[in-house]
Amino acid sequence: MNELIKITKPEIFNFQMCLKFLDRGYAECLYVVSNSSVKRLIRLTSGLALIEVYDDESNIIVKTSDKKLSSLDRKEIIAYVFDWFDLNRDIQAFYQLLLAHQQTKYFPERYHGLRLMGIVDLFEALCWCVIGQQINLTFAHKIKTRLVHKYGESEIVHGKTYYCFPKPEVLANLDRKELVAMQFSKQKINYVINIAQAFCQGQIDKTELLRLNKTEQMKKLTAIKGIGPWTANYVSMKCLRDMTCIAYGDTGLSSSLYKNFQTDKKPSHDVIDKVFEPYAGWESYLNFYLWRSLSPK
DNA sequence: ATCCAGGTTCGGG
DNA sequence: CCCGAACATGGA
Repeated sequence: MNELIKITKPEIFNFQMCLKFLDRGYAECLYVVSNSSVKRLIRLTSGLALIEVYDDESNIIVKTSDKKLSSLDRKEIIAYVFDWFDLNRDIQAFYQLLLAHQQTKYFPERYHGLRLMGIVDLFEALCWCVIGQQINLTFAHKIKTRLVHKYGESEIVHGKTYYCFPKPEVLANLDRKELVAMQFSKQKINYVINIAQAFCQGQIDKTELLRLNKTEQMKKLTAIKGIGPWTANYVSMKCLRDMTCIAYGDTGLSSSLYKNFQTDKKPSHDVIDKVFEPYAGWESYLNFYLWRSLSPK
């Protein structure tokens, strides 16, 4: 018997817009998007659970696979969806800022209700950054899929297999040869294993990081080999949900600034700061929307 | 063929 | 502090 969880939609929220972002053209192995819902396997304290998220007029609806949910399960599922879709945020002020500036005033209409879609799991977020470093995203998805299919937990529902991102414990003790075979570079292998070990040793933990201020978070993250300023900002934006992140040096951000703000093709740190200045407090959202504006429709 | 891709680290000036 | 090189391979 399926159980439905209903979440009232916040203001300025469009489920289809979020779905379109999730399904923007890359072969993603950690969730499955159809034209009206997204399914994904998540970890709860009690074990794995497949959730399907869709909507009606006024609610976001979460359907779970046919196991009986405890109240803790339900609480964790709701927390996950809130985090993933960034539901707990009033973005009206951001939209007003977008409208107030010539270069961004087309965003509220074109992307109305798009939320900053997150990566809830910190380890997954960090590994994804390392995987995506300096290679094209199509290839990045390809090697991520190999990793997830081989080391991630999975569950078969109605004949379809769904996957979770591998746990740090599994990746921390990997034979490097296996990753070479998946076309990871030696450098990426070192970084991934190193990050996995940092998790195993309790050196990083999402809950702990959330207690720190941003400067301390960045320091803690970049202390780990493989995590540079770009990754620290990306993760801070997509996982720790800091609203003031700018992905300096990001090639996508550069080309979006070139396109939307007529900056140089590779704007300097200072120029980027100037562009973002009027949107203070919403840098992460602006950065996200700027990325979004690069995808065709 | 050539250039670049959701960068990071390391060594050297 | 800033700069170039190495990493490593697919896609356009």
